[in-house]
Amino acid sequence: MTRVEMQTISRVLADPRRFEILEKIAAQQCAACSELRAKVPITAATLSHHLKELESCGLVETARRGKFIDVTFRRPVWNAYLKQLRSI
Amino acid sequence: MTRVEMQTISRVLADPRRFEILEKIAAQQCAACSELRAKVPITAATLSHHLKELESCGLVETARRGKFIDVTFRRPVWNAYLKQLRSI
DNA sequence: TCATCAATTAGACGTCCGTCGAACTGATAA
DNA sequence: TTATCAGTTCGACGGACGTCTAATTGATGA
Repeated sequence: MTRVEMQTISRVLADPRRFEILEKIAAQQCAACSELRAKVPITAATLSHHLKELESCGLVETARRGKFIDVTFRRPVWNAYLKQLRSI
Repeated sequence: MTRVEMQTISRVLADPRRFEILEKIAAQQCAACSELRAKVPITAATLSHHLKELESCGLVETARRGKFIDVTFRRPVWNAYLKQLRSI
């Protein structure tokens, strides 16, 4: 994992609400946006923005299922991030 | 470690330059501000600001030695932070 | 005592970014 | 086909924050 990727992930994690969203995604194997919206009090637009950030740094991946979007946690990326942090 | 402490550390780590400063502090047991300034191209004022942030979230501690300030990495706090992250 | 040096503080500036409402896309179902 | 619903995109707003210069504090040494 490159330095820039590390920086990007750190930046993405910095927002408390986004971190909370990531926790909820990681907690279950798969989550639809609508489920997430039921758990976190934000607008659809804002959730969409956060998911995009989480996706662009590689922490989650999304797949369309009809009208819905399934979001899954990419644990290998997470582990790689933690490994780097541990080396400090 | 409370949720708020986690959030604070995450926010503090989000800035690339601040993260770099933390790395340099952790690399040696003890660092004076002047040493850090030689390694990172920033103003004294900015460095002072970053050190304050790092200190307020518990990641480093500072001690005065005459004109100088010694900064040390608080590894237990770092480990506690990593432990929490690992539990996601 | 006075000059110098390390570090802090105050204040200002510009940029980044989280947030929202509104308009839009695309898919389902009647 | 048309209405509805999930999610996205756009544009705007406001607050948070990294950075700097200039002034200040506090300690050293000549």
